[in-house]
Amino acid sequence: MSAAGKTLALLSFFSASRPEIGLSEFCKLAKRDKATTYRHLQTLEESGFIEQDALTKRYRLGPIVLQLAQTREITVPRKRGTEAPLLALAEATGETSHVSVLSGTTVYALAACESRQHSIRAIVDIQTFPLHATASGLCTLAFGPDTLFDVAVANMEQFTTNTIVTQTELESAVATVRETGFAWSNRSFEDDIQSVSAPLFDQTGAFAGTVTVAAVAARVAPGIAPSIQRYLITASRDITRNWGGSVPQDIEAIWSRTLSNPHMLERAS
Amino acid sequence: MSAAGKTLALLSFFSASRPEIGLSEFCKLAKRDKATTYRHLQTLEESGFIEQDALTKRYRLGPIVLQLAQTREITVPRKRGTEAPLLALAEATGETSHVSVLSGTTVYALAACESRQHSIRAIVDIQTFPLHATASGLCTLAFGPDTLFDVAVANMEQFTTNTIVTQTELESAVATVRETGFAWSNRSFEDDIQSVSAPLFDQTGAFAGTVTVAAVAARVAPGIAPSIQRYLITASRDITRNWGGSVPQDIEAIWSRTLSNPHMLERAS
DNA sequence: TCTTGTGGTTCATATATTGAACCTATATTT
DNA sequence: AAATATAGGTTCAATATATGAACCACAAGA
Repeated sequence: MSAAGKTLALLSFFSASRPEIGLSEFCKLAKRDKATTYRHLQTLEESGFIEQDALTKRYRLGPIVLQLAQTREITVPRKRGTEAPLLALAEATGETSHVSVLSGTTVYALAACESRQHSIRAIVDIQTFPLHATASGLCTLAFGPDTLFDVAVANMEQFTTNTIVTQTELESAVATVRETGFAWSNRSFEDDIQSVSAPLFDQTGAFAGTVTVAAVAARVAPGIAPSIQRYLITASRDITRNWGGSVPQDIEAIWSRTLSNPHMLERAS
Repeated sequence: MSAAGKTLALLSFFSASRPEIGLSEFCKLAKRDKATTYRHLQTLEESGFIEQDALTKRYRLGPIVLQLAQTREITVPRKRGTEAPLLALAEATGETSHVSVLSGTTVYALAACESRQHSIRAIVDIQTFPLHATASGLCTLAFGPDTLFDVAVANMEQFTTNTIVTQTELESAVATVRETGFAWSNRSFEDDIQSVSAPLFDQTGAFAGTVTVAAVAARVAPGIAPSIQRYLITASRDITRNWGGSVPQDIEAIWSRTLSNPHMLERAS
């Protein structure tokens, strides 16, 4: 990786749960030398991407990222288009809902909405979703560019005992997603979380992302699937419409078949 | 500058009025080699900071900046604290209002609000404000860290025929700002724009940024200054409060003196 | 006092960055 | 249809730049 790439990679260690990071912590996280890391941080600070707390010496994201986000929103105002449907989805299901977008070969988290219904709920605090281990990832593999499959196979890290680890299993899982129109993940990325995803499309009719319900596994009662899927379909249609597109006819047909066929529902979950 | 710094610098060329940029355009803007620029763009794309339009081959900001902005907002939710006061200021004055923040030695635009009162109005489409040529910059020099003055003197680019170009003039201008509590700029950065700034403070009582009214110069009638300044004082108090601070007593005293002294108002504008 | 943990710095070494020249494709002009 | 211009993208030798072991300074605990 280029020096610039390593420098930029440091930024991805910031998150809502880790908003401030010190030099030593960065070294551990990035598994890199202290001097190198320090210089990278200096570069980021000079560019305004991070700023250092004068007292604690810890680093946090700088104001320039707000500028960039504003410009991005003006250019591709997708996030705004997810807000209302995501809120509705979270309210209807009582579970955390989130939207991911595909850029290059990476599935990025774009927006999330937590339901206030339960005090225990899923928290979406990750920036990228592994293709093989998450509902969002599987959904992207099924409906996104075919070239992604090789990328997925090349990065099959095992996160839990339920994570898919062989190419054959992955092929089978993706096939099921294509057949049902929904992607399921059952404790395959994080313990105690079960997710369901549906695809989203842009104005060109191309796959553009996923909308997902992430539920606390203990709460997922048998037979709840059709209800969640119906809400997901609504959310997918709404977000896709807000992005200037519409759900392709073949996807609508698959959803319709899945919902009218209890056998397929069982397979999917 | 380090390679990583040059790479990051490319991102600052994106703005609301230039949301998509091609390779050749980047070369001209950054005054750098095509091969180098291309590799830098590749690095940015790999890191998710930009994405390339499949058809036009032009680059635009990627979704990762939305993530970073969200984390920044959670860490330092300053932008939100400016929204209501800025709207009120824009409504009251009928002119574009904006807020800048100081990070390191750079004055960054944080938020802007355009009044709908006039069809011709100032557009704030810059990311950083030159210290010597803008009301925000002069206000920062007057109330921010003293070390900034040398930085300002070292970067006295002439933008218009009204731009301050000598150290003596700059010293005098900053002194006036300190005496009056407001910074004025009259066509010194952009033709036809006159701005007035007031300082903002954070929870530690330290200078943290500026709030500014940017008016179309033709519309700035003589004698309108006291009215704008009164609205600016309100906005400064409100934003400072939202940031967890309060306007220092000495600044309040200076404002009070300025408003009750017509002679000083004339000097300031 | 000694240890362990921060953040920050130095300098010889080695590796990653650079840019002129190149290729390819697509418009536009002659 | 050939010529020209402009776009995005690629190559490789030269060299400028990044690297990390070892270093310092300081603070908190044992």
